[in-house]
Amino acid sequence: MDKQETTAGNTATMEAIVSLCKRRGFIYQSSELYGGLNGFWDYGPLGCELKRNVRDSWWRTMVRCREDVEGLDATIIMHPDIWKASGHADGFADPMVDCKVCRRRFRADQLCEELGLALERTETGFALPEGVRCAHCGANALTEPRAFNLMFKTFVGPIEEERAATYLRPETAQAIFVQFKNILDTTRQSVPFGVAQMGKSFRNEINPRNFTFRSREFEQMELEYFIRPDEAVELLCGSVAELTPETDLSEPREDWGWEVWHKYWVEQRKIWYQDVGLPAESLVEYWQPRDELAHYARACVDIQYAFPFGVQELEGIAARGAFDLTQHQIHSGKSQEVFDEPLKLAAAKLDDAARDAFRERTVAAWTAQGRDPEAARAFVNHLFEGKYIPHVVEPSAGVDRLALALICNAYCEEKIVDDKGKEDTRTVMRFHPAIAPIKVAVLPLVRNKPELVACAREIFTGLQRRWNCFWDASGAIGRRYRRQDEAGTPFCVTVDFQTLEDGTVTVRDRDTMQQERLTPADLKERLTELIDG
RNA sequence: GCGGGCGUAGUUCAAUGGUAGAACUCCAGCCUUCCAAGCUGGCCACGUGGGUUCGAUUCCCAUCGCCCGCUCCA
Repeated sequence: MDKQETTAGNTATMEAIVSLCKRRGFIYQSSELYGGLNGFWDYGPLGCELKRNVRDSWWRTMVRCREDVEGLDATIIMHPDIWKASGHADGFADPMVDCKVCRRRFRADQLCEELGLALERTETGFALPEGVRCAHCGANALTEPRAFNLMFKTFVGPIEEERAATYLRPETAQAIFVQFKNILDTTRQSVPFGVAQMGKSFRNEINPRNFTFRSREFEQMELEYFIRPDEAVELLCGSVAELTPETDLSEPREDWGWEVWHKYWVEQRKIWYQDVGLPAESLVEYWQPRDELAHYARACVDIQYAFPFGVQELEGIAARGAFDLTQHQIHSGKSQEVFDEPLKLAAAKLDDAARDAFRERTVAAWTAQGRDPEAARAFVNHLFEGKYIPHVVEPSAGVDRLALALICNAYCEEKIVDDKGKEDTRTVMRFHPAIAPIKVAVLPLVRNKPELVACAREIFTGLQRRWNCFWDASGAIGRRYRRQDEAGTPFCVTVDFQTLEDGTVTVRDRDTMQQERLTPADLKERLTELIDG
């Protein structure tokens, strides 16, 4: 198959998936009634259940099942200085120009600077001085400079004035850093520990694409896991555990440095993706090469999924050092250091010679990285007092991206041949039961037998309290099964004439279309095993 | 953002310078003892705004949206 055929085939698949999403109520275009709004999507009845299941699973795994992670639910609108400290406001408010000839984009101020010129301010924005040309092709065909702030701006209070301006958050993570001290003070946690948050974020993406994959309003699930700087680990444990292929990552250990912690979270996250139904072979682990890393990142791994439109990122797991808390310490003027008693005790046990040696080693290491030796000395002196700004490992995932991956992964067209040899296509959403929007459909075999319907109804209301269930009594049973196949309902419970005699019902499996007959007593137990087991 | 393509029921498609048909879906009813069966009836569309024209879903322009390629993605 050549590349074009592949693309065409994948486009066809994606179109079929988008069509099913609308037809069955997973995802609709936002504001469709008014012609739609680029980069915004709504989740319908099935889609919102799917998303809820994804979020619940993440929260359960990351927060409730761990003693070392706390939850947070911060506001979407926060103090605008936060975005200055984080780098979002400055880094993305630069005026940009496009070359109409070679179609490259440049920062207007940088083009001017190279020519020793200055960007001119106008009443409405910026203007290029005479003589500025495209830095790539040299053409004199640049657009007017345009501000490219990818954050959504808004105003706090009813008056639209600059001093009231702020932004909708472009990521949920910053609130975790900003509330770090409060959480530390109110939870009895100590480093290492994490804070998790999920919620909406907003980015004015230049070019929303690929269905919901790149949207302007989207939902994130983020963890900031705070760890000791490696130097603190060394003081405490004598050495920092080296990351090797044999390193046991099943349980955290005290002597882990950032590299092992980082790898640990990559592994944890991969396990979870498989738990929600993405096969291991569909996941790609992409380690960003050094030159691709943001300046504050020490390492970053993308967990990617092979979408029909390409292999794309579901989650980024970054080791960010102490960058974020340091930024907030600088901008807020308030210390973000923690006090680590075991560290202080460990440091106190060292004699002066050992301390000096440690200090010299650290200064040498920092200097080798081009960092300030004075800062290194101050850092070490704080360490000896048990004080440091925690480092952080950040697994940051997109809920919508994962929901889309789960939908793509579940989508399946299957050829089946009936008893009469007639061929038919069955469209099935093979969701893992844990995240399937509807877990069980309850169906009376026929509708015109009141006692049969009544019996099914009773079973339905019984199961409804436990799982999201669906009632369907219309038309022929086959049609109802197929309807549930497209919704991705893993199990259908059918009440038939034998039920009236001995109380047993059938449970039909979505993927195999096989049925088993169970007594009412066994039904709930069996479904629990199938759905929650 | 640039270039190309496309917008007709929920979906997939037709037709037409004189305001649109079908299939499937969906809804109601009948029927139905396990995989989109059958019968009867029903709902539902020319993305939006201009222009040309006696008259535009059809031609033109703009806009919005979707898809593809490039670009971008802190």
